[in-house]
Amino acid sequence: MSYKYEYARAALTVDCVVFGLDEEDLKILLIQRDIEPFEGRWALPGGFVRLDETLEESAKRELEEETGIKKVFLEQLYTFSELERDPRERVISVAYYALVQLSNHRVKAATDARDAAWFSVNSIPSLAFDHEKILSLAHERLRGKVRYQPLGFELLPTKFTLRQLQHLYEVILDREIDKRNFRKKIQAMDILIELDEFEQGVAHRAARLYKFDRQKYKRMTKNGFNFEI
Amino acid sequence: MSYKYEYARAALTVDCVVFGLDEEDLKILLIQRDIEPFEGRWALPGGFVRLDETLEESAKRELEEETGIKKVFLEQLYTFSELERDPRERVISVAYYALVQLSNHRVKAATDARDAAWFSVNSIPSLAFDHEKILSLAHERLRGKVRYQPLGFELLPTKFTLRQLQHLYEVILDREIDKRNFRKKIQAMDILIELDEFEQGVAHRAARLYKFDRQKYKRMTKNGFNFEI
DNA sequence: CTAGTTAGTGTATTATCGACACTAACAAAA
DNA sequence: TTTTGTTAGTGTCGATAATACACTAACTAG
Repeated sequence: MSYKYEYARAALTVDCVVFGLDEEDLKILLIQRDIEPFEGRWALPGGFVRLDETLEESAKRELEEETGIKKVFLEQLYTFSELERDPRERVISVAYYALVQLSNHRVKAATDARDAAWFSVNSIPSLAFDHEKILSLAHERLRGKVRYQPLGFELLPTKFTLRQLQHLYEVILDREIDKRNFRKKIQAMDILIELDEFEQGVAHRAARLYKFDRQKYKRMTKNGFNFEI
Repeated sequence: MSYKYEYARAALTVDCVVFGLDEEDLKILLIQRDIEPFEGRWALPGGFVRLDETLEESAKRELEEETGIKKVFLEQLYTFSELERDPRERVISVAYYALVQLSNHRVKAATDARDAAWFSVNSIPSLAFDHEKILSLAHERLRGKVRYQPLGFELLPTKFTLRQLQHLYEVILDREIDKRNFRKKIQAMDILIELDEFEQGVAHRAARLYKFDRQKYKRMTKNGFNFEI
């Protein structure tokens, strides 16, 4: 079966930049290509868009097929259209970035006969296509957006300590933050629920756990409240 | 002549949201469709992407063909992919927004047998396709971005008064700004060149003209300077 | 020369930001 | 059980930035 059109059409793909956070640093998820072009090279998960799905649905599907990840925060990043970005033919790619709780997706078994692995954003191997460019734009966007939108919580488990939250901002913004000032600011925003639970199994004083109060945040933004780190 | 592909492909278009500013308010440029679907309805300028051009080139070409506008500030907005956004077939559209000096593009003659006209963002007619959605996202993006990037200057003539500049922010941000505080803030940024020229032909004291110092702004951003209104 | 209109300027109060250091709690090791 | 090591948790003060606010100067038109 084949499809005919009066004018030439570009192929359309989606690519996903998946961010995760652990105790050391910010990581992204890459897959190893098992077909040409760039066979064996690491690349962003992604693939061709079908006609019966929106771009976002397509990104979610590819992400699940290639890495097993589902139900993630996903947002459109940019559409890349350089003429020579794919050596086979004209391919235009819509990039998305995703934020996941890395602890839930620890070791990613190869789902589709490929390998998948987490890499620190500070030591990314050479990537296929223009994926390094996509990745660097995604990283920039995350850094910019995390300061005025509470995206960060997507990278943390539901219950987290203030230390984890601060660490998140330190890693993403790549600078140290004063502990007292940070806690002052967060508490002033009043968007966390203080739990009567504490972290477990640590060899020192256990820190209190908190939850992000999504409801309250939504209500507050309607009244012109401004989240800002 | 026709083109065959193994899998079905969506058609790809670009659409442009062109902003201009005059003495009253913020305006956008619309064209009247002369073919089905939505014949006679107002719509964003745009059209099909060719295989030998990037999306940005495509947006620039369509803009010139349909409205005569060239050499504008142009930035990608978002890619729209709802399944039913075009009644004919599956069409995915990459939206751009453009900022132009309205005074240079006053009355837009119909270039392509269509009519083109400026509309106040506060009184937009019913638009074709999902163009109202695109427009409203563009407006939101402009409002957000103008506060921390000096986009506004793209909407003003090269030489402008501080009153014009303030008016720009008042119109886009939709709130009044204190004259003295505004001037204090702008002068503290030190990104304007004070000219020895004054506005002409006004029935009151003439205001001094200024130019945006693009060079200096670039140098400053490299050193971590933060533009913020 | 008078009326009308906008340009251009400073200060005082309030809110926000940023630097900074100690005690409390707990687990592990001695 | 005592000591050691590690992180949790908390407040103040000075500097800086944000805001509110009103008058005189300059020019044109009638």
